[in-house]
Amino acid sequence: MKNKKKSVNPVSDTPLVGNTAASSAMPASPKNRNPEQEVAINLEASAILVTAGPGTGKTYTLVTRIVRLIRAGITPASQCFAITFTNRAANEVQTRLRLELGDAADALFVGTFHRFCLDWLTTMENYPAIIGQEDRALLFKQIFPDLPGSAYQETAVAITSYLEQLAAVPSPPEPGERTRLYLDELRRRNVLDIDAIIPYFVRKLHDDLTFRDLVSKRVGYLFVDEFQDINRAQYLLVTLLGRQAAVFAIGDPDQAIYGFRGSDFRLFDEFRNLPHTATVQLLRNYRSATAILQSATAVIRHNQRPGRQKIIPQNNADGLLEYLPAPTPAAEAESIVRRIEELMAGISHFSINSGRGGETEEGGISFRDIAILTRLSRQTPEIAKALDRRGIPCQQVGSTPFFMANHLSPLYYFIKAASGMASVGEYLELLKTCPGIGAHTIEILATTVQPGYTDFFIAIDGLKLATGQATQLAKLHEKLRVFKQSCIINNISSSINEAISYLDLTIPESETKRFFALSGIFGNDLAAFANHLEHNSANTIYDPRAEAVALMTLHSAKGLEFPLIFIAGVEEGILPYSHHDGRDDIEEERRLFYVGMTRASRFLIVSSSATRTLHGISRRMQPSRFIREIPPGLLKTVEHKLPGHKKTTANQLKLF
DNA sequence: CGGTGGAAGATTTTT
DNA sequence: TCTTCCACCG
Repeated sequence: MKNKKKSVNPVSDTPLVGNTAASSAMPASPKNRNPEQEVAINLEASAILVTAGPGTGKTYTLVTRIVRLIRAGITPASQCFAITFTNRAANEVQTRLRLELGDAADALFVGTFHRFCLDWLTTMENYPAIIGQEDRALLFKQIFPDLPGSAYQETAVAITSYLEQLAAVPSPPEPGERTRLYLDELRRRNVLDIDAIIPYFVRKLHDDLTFRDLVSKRVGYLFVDEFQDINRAQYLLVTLLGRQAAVFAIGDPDQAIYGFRGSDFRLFDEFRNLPHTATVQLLRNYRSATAILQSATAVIRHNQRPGRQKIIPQNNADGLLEYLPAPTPAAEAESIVRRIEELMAGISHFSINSGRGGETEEGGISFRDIAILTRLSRQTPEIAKALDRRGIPCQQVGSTPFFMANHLSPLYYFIKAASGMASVGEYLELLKTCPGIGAHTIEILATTVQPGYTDFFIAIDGLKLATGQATQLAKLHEKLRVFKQSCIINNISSSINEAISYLDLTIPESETKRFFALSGIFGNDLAAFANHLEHNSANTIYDPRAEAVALMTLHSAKGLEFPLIFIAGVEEGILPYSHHDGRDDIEEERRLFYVGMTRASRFLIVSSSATRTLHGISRRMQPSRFIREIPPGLLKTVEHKLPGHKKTTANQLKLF
């Protein structure tokens, strides 16, 4: 098992310090630890489950416990395994461990469930290669060449759900026909679907006692963060290893918001109810002002959950809690922007008691202290526009980066191909926009080229293609070569126009400019540029150092903390979201709102619009029930009279 | 091959 | 409304 993780993770070079949860509010020295943390850190038990509400020092407690075990010589670091759900969380834990343990921190495993499983699987002889999204689609086409594209999604879902069950029951169910064919093909090629990594590992752990013994010998202590996000397969992994290892799990069932992707927070209670599990509750919140915390608590109490205890506020600031009702989404966005300007201009006349031991940092709100959260990512552009109009910088977290937008992505694939970094699937994406090459040719290539080839043109060398298409492919090959040369001799920026005209792309000037500006940074280092693009191609990640307002979904805000939080579009149908086929989960939606509320340390402002256009139809909206669940005494409703908008919209509203 | 038009569907996101 | 996916035609 290797602990030096060669992570291909986009955030690994972005140290997450500063604005992340609990970084500032936690007790810095042992004497400041609260009694519950003390217990969680020092308790001796083979299984410990810590319920840790928002802002109670979850990661601090986890890290401190690990540090204690290692420093006290109770276990060598190499037997400790800290597992998280995201690379971001892993990096955070890793960073903090390094702060405490220095290089000794490298001896323990800190990583995601996937990484954990993968590290073990790669110790096996003849271990399978892993295939991701693009290659999965490609392989799919090869196995089922006659299936229409629409069937792909359907079957992909079936496969994923089958894999989930594969791990979850003693003997796996019979897979559907297509699922079976797909899995057979994987086995034949000795490759592993990325979604199969954890189930496959768990299956092996369950069935292969030699393997389990091997793993168990190494895993003495298992630490799991955000335990409420666990799914069946992961739970089984933890409990199987927990037969030998000491398990320390920490999380908050009230913040379980990933049910839609298989997380089941009831497993949290299942673990709690195991006979040997000791439990601890962290109850002191160091983050949020009292009123904010009280409100959040009042809201989440509408969800039934036995045994939930009240969280005790430790940040004695009064805080500010506002509700901004607006007639339209545009007006709502304007109100938010205006409120930002007012609060940044000087908060003293809002009589906010900062409450932080004597610091009089009033008015110290900067752009990076602000986040605007929405239920749907679709809500962000409207707000971004409003911010932009007033010259307020913002980062749209989670959005598709501009260079991956439809009209620009061919350029991305071209650059990856030219730098020799494109996968077969990405070459095929590129071919879709190459002149003279159509769907038929791509189909042929997709069904014959083996995924995993590093040199596409070698891979297609022997293929019988129509002369016209062969010529076009040769031309592409040449263009790529010339482009690469040109990048080295001149620089990337000046070579790009050539690529754009070859691909016949129509790109808005503003975006061309951005692309040029970005490529300019890399001079003539094409590989570095391609690398950068690849790292940032999935979605825009939150950059805590950027001096900009963060705009993101409630989901992406989990784990973060800001002095000023806006939650926009708090309306029935949006938050709680109602799906058209009625499969709604009010409690999960409430948890989502709760997560959003508890991101705020000083100011929390929720807003709604009386109308909203969804799927093309304009609808009348009611304020969310969640707003009514906030104790009225704590919530101040502020009706903004916007200068730009005509007096009342009452007349317009009659239309609905 | 590549352009067009009509129909259908449309959360949240990680590895 | 906006995107994506298909079928069809020149």
